[in-house]
Amino acid sequence: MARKTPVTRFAPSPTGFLHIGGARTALFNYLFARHHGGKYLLRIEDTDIARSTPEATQAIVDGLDWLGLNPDGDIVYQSRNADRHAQIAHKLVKLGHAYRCYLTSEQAEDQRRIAQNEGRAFRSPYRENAHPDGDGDYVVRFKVPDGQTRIDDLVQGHVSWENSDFDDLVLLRADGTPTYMLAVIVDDHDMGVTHVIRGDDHLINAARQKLMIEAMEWDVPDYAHVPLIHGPDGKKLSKRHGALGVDAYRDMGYIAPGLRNYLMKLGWSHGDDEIFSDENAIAAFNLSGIVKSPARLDFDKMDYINGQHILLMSNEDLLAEALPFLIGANDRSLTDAETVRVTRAVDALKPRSKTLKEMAEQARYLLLSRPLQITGKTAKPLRREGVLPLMQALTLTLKSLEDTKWTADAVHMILDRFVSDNNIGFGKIGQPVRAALTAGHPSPDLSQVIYALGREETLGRLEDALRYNS
RNA sequence: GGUCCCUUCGUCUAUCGGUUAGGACGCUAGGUUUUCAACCUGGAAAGAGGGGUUCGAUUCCCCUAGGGACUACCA
Repeated sequence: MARKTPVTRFAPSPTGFLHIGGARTALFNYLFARHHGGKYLLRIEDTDIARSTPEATQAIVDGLDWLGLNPDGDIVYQSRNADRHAQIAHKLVKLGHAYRCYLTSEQAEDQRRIAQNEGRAFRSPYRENAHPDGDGDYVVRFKVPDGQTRIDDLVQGHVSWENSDFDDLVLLRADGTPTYMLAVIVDDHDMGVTHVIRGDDHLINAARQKLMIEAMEWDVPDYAHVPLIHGPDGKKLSKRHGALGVDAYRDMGYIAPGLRNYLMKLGWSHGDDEIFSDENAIAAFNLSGIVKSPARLDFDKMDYINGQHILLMSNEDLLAEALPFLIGANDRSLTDAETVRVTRAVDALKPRSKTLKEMAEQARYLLLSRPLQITGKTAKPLRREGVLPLMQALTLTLKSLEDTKWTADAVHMILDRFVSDNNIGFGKIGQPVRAALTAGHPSPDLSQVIYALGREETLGRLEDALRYNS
């Protein structure tokens, strides 16, 4: 069969947020489509009206948007195709591949239990009863044919089943609405989906669906069933450890490129490559790199990869994304002066921030209000013998540096000269000055600190320290 | 219970019958050093168990064990 341009789809059910596993499935669909210059579509599987909510749909769309996985074309809402689904169900009946079953759900339940006890699949007594135009409610059931079904899965390999193990599943409910199993094959067909990339939990469904697709004499798509993601403890993902919405990861300070990279690497590999830009990801991605076994979430590695992407980000973009975190840590918006400080500090902030949250912590020293509260161990260097006069002298020296010449390099030279002129080790002056300027909060190289703080704030903090410690 | 899937360092993984079983995170020793990071160098760390097939198995097959999915008029 000639293969057209690939069309993939991500098909979540809107019963909750976009969780991490769904995000990865979406990512794989996106990457595969982009790699082959195909299309990546989004379909909301809301055939179960009772459990579907518009809020959940919105959360999914927002999550994808944040992750940079916006679908091509319009979103397909499965519920809107109900008539079409029903039409196909009735056609299947007409073709003899499905039948009306007048069993009540209780009766069906009993039959199923009996079948299960006998170790066989459920079969309705109405299965061979052509078209009993009886009164009362009926469901439309698929008539599973004899034989075997084999799926040549692009990830899981060849898998086959005895058809006799499959129940005659419901296509149309008693109220005439379609079930998932029917809706999927109809919509995939109508949307022109060529590659179904989804969670491993659907592997058996692929076989069932293939039977239905063949009954309709439609093209069977290629399948790629991706193993599920487990929690750090190897157990099924639960809310306690990672089964959160992608918005939760955003709030933890992960950036979209970082999370995308981590998710892509979870269960997929490309030699020894670890860090991928979006372009590289698209160029490198292939289904054959997907691993067959489930993977555990590892927050240490997620942090590391996220940190690598923070390093790669432009200062402007980084600052824009970090701003909410800076404000959050500060509990108020930044003044213009503080914004300048943070802007000057980004380069130094980058290597010590694995997440934006961490970045806000690392930027803390820039946003302290004068006079700084310097206490305990931190204050110790300020009380050392002969420190104050030295600091006084350094303050004077710094004062002579004009605001326009206030750069990290200039400051660095001043510090160097100061140390050699006074014939002291750097620690002697560095420690107390750092204490005076940062109150013990994490901070980079001192000349960076002094540069970022700016002339006015630096001198102010130094003078505060001189005043309060003399 | 039934059907199906999975199993290499703690974690993510490479290997597509012959390797000192490689890389990454984490851990650890050291270097750098001005706090915190970053960075550089080194180290410890793995083929679930048992049978086969083969000159040779991590790799192929079977069994066992462990994990997981499905088993709805949910998706």
